[in-house]
Amino acid sequence: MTGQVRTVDGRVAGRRGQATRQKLLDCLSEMLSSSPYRDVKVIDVARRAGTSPATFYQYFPDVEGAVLELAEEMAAESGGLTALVEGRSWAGRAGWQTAQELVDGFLEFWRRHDAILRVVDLGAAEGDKRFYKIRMKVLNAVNTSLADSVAELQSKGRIDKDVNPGAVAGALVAMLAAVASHQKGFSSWGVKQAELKPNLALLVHLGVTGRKPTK
Amino acid sequence: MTGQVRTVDGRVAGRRGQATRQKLLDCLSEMLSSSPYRDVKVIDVARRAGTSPATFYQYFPDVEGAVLELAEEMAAESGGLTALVEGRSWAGRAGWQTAQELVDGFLEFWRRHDAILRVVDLGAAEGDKRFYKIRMKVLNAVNTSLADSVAELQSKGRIDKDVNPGAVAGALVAMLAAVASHQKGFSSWGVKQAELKPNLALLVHLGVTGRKPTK
DNA sequence: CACTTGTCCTGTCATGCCGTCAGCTTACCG
DNA sequence: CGGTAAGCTGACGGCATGACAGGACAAGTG
Repeated sequence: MTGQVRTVDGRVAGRRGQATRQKLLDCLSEMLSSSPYRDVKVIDVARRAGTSPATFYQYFPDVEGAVLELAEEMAAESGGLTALVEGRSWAGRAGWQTAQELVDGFLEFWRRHDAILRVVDLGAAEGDKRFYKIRMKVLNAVNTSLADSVAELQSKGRIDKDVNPGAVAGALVAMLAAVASHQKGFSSWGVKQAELKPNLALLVHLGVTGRKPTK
Repeated sequence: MTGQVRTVDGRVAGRRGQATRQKLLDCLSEMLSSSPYRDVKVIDVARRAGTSPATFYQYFPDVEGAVLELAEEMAAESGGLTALVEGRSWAGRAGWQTAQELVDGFLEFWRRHDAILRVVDLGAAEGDKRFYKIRMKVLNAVNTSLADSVAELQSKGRIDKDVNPGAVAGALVAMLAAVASHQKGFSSWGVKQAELKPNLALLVHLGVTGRKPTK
């Protein structure tokens, strides 16, 4: 129901047009990976795509508009993250495995989309509702399932009543996102990639179940 | 040892010069709070400070240079965060209080400097070593103390040997930073500010000590 | 094959910000 | 009061932005 892809001036884009549009998006994506967001200019993206700035403005209102498009593509993919939590057991050894796979999958997703996620994070932190909504969509893919798991354990009396499942899940997800964004930062604390993951999994397990995992 | 404040062209700045410089920094700080980083222009900052763009370039190489200055001011204040962890007990009720005060103090600090911290975070995530170093300095104020606490408990055999204190502390600090940056995000998950803090404190306590707090 | 039609791209232009310099004003000091 | 250094700005070439009109191109039509 998204309707057809349209140019800024209202025409519907045909096959060739969509191709250029996509090429512009791809090049923008590359630029985001290789240079600071603040320095990404329309003219550079256009040049890299072998076209002119005017063409860019035919498909996007500005750089931010195109970035939003990329972000939405990324958010559409984020649904797959749900599988990392939904229907998984948090009991015993299975619980430890769930935690490990969640951490692994999450970090991998973030690594794959780190450039665009940086920008989304910034936009959201700056209070831009559009970015904020996209960030929400990505995190929700994990968050609601995680909160449900906590709530379920809580209803069985295995977690204190005054724990707020949404808050705990949200904080854990935020932690994963933050660590993923700054993975390099840990190496200068003398923490290696490989060591990081099990420790994150430990924290996730502790947060969700309130207990240490049985390994 | 920092020597005197100098203009870009090498002159030493006198009283008046320093005042203008500071005014520019103040105005830049305001702009960062009120508009997206990408849209902060030299000319706007200069106008707001009642001076000309040329004057701005006398004191800073570019917007980023001035932002770094602001970030360093902020980092200098971050030493106070250490007091939130250093020499605190993690045992029994005192431990619960330590966790709560850490969360409280950390969120407060982040709230007070949110605009500049957003930019520092972005710069660090983009791999800029200067921003990265500043972020490190701020987080280190809490991180090393926290890691020490974990290591100490570990040496007493109260925490598994395969836990990496640096990784756990880093992850917890990253969590606090991320949650602080996106506090508003939680409200749309139906989590209120007041509920958030104790749940964060719980996670911190669990992470550091491996046990639920005694309240 | 010429012609038409609608899509697609770009040359060009006015506007505005960037970053620099020469030169003017202001403050300080002997 | 004159000299010197600090402080500020007008002005300029250069580049990005964003709008438009018109040219290029593919596909269908007689």
